[in-house]
Amino acid sequence: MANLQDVAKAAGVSKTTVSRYLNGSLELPAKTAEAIDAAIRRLEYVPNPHARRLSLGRSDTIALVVPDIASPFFATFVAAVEAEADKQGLSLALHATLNRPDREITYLDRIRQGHVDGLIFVTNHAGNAALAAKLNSAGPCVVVDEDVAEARVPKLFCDNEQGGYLAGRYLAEAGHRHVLFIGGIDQMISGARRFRGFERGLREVAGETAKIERSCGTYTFEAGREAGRRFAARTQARPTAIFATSDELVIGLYEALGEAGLVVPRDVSVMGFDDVGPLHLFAPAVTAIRQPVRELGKRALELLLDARPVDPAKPPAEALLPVTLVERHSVGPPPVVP
Amino acid sequence: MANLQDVAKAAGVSKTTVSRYLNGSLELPAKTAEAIDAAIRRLEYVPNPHARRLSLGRSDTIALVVPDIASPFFATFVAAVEAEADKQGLSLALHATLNRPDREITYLDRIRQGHVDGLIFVTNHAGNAALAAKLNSAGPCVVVDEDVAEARVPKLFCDNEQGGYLAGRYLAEAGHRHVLFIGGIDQMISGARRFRGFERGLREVAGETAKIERSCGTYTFEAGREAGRRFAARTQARPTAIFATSDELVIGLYEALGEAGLVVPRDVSVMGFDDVGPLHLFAPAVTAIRQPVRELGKRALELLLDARPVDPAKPPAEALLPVTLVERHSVGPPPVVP
DNA sequence: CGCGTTTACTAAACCGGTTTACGTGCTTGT
DNA sequence: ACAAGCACGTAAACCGGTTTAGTAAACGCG
Repeated sequence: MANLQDVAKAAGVSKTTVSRYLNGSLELPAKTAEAIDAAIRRLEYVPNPHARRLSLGRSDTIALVVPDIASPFFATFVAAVEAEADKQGLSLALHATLNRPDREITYLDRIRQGHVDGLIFVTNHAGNAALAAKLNSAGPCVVVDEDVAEARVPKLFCDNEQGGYLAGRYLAEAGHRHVLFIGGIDQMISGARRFRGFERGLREVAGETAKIERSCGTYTFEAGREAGRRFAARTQARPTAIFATSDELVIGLYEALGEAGLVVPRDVSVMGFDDVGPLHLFAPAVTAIRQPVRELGKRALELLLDARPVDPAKPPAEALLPVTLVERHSVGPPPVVP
Repeated sequence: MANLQDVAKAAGVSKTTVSRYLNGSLELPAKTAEAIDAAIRRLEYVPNPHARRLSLGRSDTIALVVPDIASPFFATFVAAVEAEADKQGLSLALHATLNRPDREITYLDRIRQGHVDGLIFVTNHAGNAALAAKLNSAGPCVVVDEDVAEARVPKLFCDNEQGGYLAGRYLAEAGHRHVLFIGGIDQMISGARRFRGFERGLREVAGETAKIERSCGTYTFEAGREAGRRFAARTQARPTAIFATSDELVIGLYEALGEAGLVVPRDVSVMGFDDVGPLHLFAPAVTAIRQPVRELGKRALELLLDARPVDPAKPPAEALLPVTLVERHSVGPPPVVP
């Protein structure tokens, strides 16, 4: 394969000239320029990106670390980031952690080693100090969707509190006074915020006597199924509505409720969160809080690129994207107690 | 940041020694080895990957080109490839073409320029000669899921013909004699194979008088909605069953049928293809041909790594993965004609 | 003692770009 | 006629590894 030297020789100039001509730091008379162009075409020259990167000290690549690519939420997020990266002429190196903290650390080390120019980091479990320390020393980096408390980097979230609030009000307005919240453990800031908003919204309408139960766990199908099974097994004083705070939880929950012969919303009302999957086709279509996932991806990259010159004095930017309530058919009045 | 030279100086040896020691091409007495280890720890040395890649001429990165990452089918596929790549210590550069042929060409050019060590290429539309030519000169490369006819590279598909066959037989056995096939245009080999199998399966049970209609188009929600609306608008001699050959088509179709007030499977039976999304939660749960998508991803990478020494004499390997029929509740007997 | 072998290591070239700092040779102004 | 200035470039260092082809010193052995 032809290199810069070959082109230079073929065009009768030095490789400095070719290099500088190609990246615009040198004006050349038409004749010389054409000779170089011709040589490039004839030799089918393409610059070697590895040499380029070594020389320039950057890779025009950013890394994206997410818990799981197959999940619709993250898949959509990744798609949005990729689209934006492509627009900026950047490549995307994709890594899935599958929620294993050791993997997160490994990837962060790789980033620091200069593999990439920047990092968009998404985790799915409670952050810890070790992780935060790595993030702080990882170079240009943003944290998205789930907070890592001690990380001093730009952050981008959906307005989880507002989402919880909307759901709480909505269920209370539908008449529910005893509800079940299924969601992440309290150490997960997104989960805590959703719960806090939910409680606030519910109590604002239903008052202090309203009863909120909470089932903690991961945002997985299995956790949804579990919670659904436990719910279905109860025979008395059962909540009349469930707020399942991710698409996966809703799907698992629907499965379990269906298996147990419970009909939504006749026997129990259900609200979802995320609304990325085709929740409108479920039986019945799921009323849910929708996260603007594509926007999240787009903004994540913008934030990363903007954040390049990090000012250690002032705290990094933290952006909040609005959520919306999508009304469908999975919420009704509470069933009449027999 | 410390480099090899710094480490060498600190350990009192030459950088050759450090380099060779680190990659195992040199045995050192314990004392020297320890001096080097200590220097590395003290300076927090990590090798510069760009220099490494330039020197070695490889990047330990493979590129994955898919039409759209957000679609559950490709998302799952990407997840499977990423998992396998990680196992092999390879990075993954992800690119979405969004079905734009110019993008496909652009990415293939980048690959050829040495960006990556290998390429897994997935397209979603009929291939053409220009694309095939690029693939043939792109270096190590495999084509997955949808064929690119003239490309002489290893290929990996699901057994589309068998999938069509299973669906055809199944609908015929349920009593259907007039069916609608919604799927890719005939130039798409996957679509053509599914149709051929479908026809064969149906006729094997229902005989030559069975009537098959075909609605060609892309594998998109919109195409599914369109086909569904056209179907619903017909008042007489309407097919009694529909075979929608992708998850997206099924979803769009379900939407349109629901809007038109048609009930599945009372008014019309539906079969799907892919079965990656949560089709079991739709109303009613969709009977579908399931593609082994994760297996497809895993095998794609294996095939790529195996194929490294390409032998120009014999034709490249072509693997076919089996599909299965997942029976649910969207197929019933044909409605009685009023 | 002298010669071959092993041990322990290294100088320098190489990968293929980018960049700094410095010529040439020709025109122009005075 | 001579310096200044411009147009048109270039030599060589640099990025940070890997690798080839050695060398110097110690050691074993007849």
